[in-house]
Amino acid sequence: MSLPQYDSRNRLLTLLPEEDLERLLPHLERVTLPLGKSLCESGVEMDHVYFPLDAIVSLLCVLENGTSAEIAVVGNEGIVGVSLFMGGRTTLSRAIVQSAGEAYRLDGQRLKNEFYQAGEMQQHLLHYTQALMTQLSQTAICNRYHTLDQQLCRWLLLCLDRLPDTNLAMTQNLIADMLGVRRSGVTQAAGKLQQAGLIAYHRGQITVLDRPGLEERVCECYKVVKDEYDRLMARPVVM
Amino acid sequence: MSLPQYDSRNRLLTLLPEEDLERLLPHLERVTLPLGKSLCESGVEMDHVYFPLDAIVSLLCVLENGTSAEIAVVGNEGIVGVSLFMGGRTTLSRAIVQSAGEAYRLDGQRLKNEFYQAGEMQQHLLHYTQALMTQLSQTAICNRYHTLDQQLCRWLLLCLDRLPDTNLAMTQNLIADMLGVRRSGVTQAAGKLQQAGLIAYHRGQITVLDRPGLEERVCECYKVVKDEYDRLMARPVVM
DNA sequence: GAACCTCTGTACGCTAGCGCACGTAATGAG
DNA sequence: CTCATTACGTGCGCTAGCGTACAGAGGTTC
Repeated sequence: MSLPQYDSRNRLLTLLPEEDLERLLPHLERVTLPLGKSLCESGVEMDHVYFPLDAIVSLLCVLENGTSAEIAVVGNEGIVGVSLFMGGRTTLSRAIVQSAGEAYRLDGQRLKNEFYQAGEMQQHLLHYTQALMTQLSQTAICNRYHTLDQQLCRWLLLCLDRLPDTNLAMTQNLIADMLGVRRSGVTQAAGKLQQAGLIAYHRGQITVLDRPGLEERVCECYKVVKDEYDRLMARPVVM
Repeated sequence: MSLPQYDSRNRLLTLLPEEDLERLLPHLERVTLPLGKSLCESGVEMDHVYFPLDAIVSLLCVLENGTSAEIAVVGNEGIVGVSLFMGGRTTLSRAIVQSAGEAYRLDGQRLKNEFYQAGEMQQHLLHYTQALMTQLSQTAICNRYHTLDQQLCRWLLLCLDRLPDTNLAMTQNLIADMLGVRRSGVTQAAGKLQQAGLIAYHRGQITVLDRPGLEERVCECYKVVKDEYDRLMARPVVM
């Protein structure tokens, strides 16, 4: 596909037939998402959806006392704002930019129109949503059973899959907030990985040195979710 | 609505316009779901969906080592088998009957046809799915932050909402499996509730004596999810 | 260069829940 | 009535992670 000025890094968009994409393209607005930006707040209707290109967005569930934890990650494989076409208009989760980068922004109403034409776009969006549900489920069980060490590996790999290189710009504080644990817990877990030579940590910059090593230590949740994304987001769509 | 022989206890079905329901009704097969019956296994395509009437079905996420934990509950408010219309054909979760009872069974292909007519049925199914996603998310964060005592209260209330009376037929062993904790952990938590006079436990029979008391002890997760279900499954549908 | 802030390392007591094991009471089958 | 089974109560040592606190190291500001 060689459309003018089209950045094809978003997997969900590239699944679209060329004609659908061409129709959509003029309305895709390229935006830069800075770290920490909120794309969606609990109970507030979104007026746009986002297709990340190299940005990573965390979906967070927030408790009354203000604490929160990540329930899913969205990167260049997906879309932020499923509640729009699911019809609920709002959702209880927050969407926060966890790794700054680029994204395509699309008007919510336009997405809905596209969705309700019941074409391939609808299929892909529904498939993606099902994959997202798998991620939510696996996060739940991972929270119940797996150690912080394993979860950290999972989280690093999730990010790695959605980034162009092996450099993650995130402080331990941020990671702790995402995982819903203490910052010093992350320090300890990251310390082990660093001692094992898998990562190098330096003031908010993590460099992954040995990805296979991480994959050895991670809990099964990582691969389970990844495989399910690959299965559900493979072409072609069979009805 | 007074259709012949129609059991109107399933909220999702009752949301349908009368004409849609009449079309569906001849194909709704009433079935009895015994305790422990599996309605869906990980990775296996379902050929039917189920609309519980007074049965309760647990959606479980299963790990490689065989342990599992509940990620959501489906009762008379919903449908078992969303992966069918979401298009993924299979899902990674198991669906196990947690409380025996009745349900309507519908052929999967017929449901898909109904869904792809893009009428109210589709809207309701999507809304329900979004509510289910909220339940998944809240389960994840509840697993992370809340105590077993709170989770037990949540679980009892979830069941209570989906049952006709205040009697739950479930052993502590079963509850432990659902919550993904030790059996003796449930014994202790239930012991506290019993001492407080909120429930009476006797060999697999729980009687809830003081529902408001449970609601005082439960974590916020219960109400958050319940309210979201009510919001998303209220008539009328606004596009 | 000095003051300040941010990020990371480390330590310590504490608690919820785990794994395991054993005892006991209720129930049902023969 | 007897016996096996199921369900529940209890105890004990153990560990991961919590809450908190403090210190040092790397940047930044003026």
